[in-house]
Amino acid sequence: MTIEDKSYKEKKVISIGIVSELTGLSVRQIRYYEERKLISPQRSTRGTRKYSFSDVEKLMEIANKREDGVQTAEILKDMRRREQALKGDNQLRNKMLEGQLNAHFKYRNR
Amino acid sequence: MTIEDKSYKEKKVISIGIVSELTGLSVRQIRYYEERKLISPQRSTRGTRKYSFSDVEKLMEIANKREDGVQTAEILKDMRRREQALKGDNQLRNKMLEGQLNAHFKYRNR
DNA sequence: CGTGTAAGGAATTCTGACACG
DNA sequence: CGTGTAAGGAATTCTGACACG
Repeated sequence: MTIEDKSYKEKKVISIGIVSELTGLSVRQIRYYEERKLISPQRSTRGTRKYSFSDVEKLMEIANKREDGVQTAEILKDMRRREQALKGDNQLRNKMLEGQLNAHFKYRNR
Repeated sequence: MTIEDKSYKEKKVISIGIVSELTGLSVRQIRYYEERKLISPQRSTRGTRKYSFSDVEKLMEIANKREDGVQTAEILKDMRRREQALKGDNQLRNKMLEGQLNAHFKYRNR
């Protein structure tokens, strides 16, 4: 995925009505999930909410979990956990790369 | 670019106001370029225009040409020409692939 | 030709609140 | 807790038209 493609996915340009159509969620539900910190749309100058494709996908996941009876507080925890896991992975990955780099220089310098 | 990334770029989800902000063009100009067949937004159920990121980029190119004094009719011709050229390229490419394939089987079958 | 603008109507979006459960 | 709804106001969008050049 190039930087440009990513910008399409992350750029906040979709109004709440379209998001509602795309996700099947009511406008009320979408606003409520924001209140519960599950999503963070951007605000336009005039104050209207703008969402990215990424937000839309997140909302679809939320919808699935809600259908399974998972509460928003639980969903939020899951999201935070997943972020932590990702962070941990990256730390591990960095450690390993560091190790390789060190080994490399060890051999080169003797 | 994966199929998914492409769908982000082509999906018509942006309202004309946002497109105006993104391109710097007035709403009037954007509607006029549609009248001149330079772009084709999708219509929502209610009749409002929906644009893709691809449309936005096209509009920025149009804006550049208009600044150079190029008329919309001319811009339309350029666009058609470019499409034809692309078509020609693909045809040539297909012919070449076909040739390679034929050569391949020739060798295999004797 | 390309773009601005006023006109009138319809649909959207926003917030805070009450309702129900 | 999660969602629907009526309320009132503000901003958007749409079309057809007139203006200017």
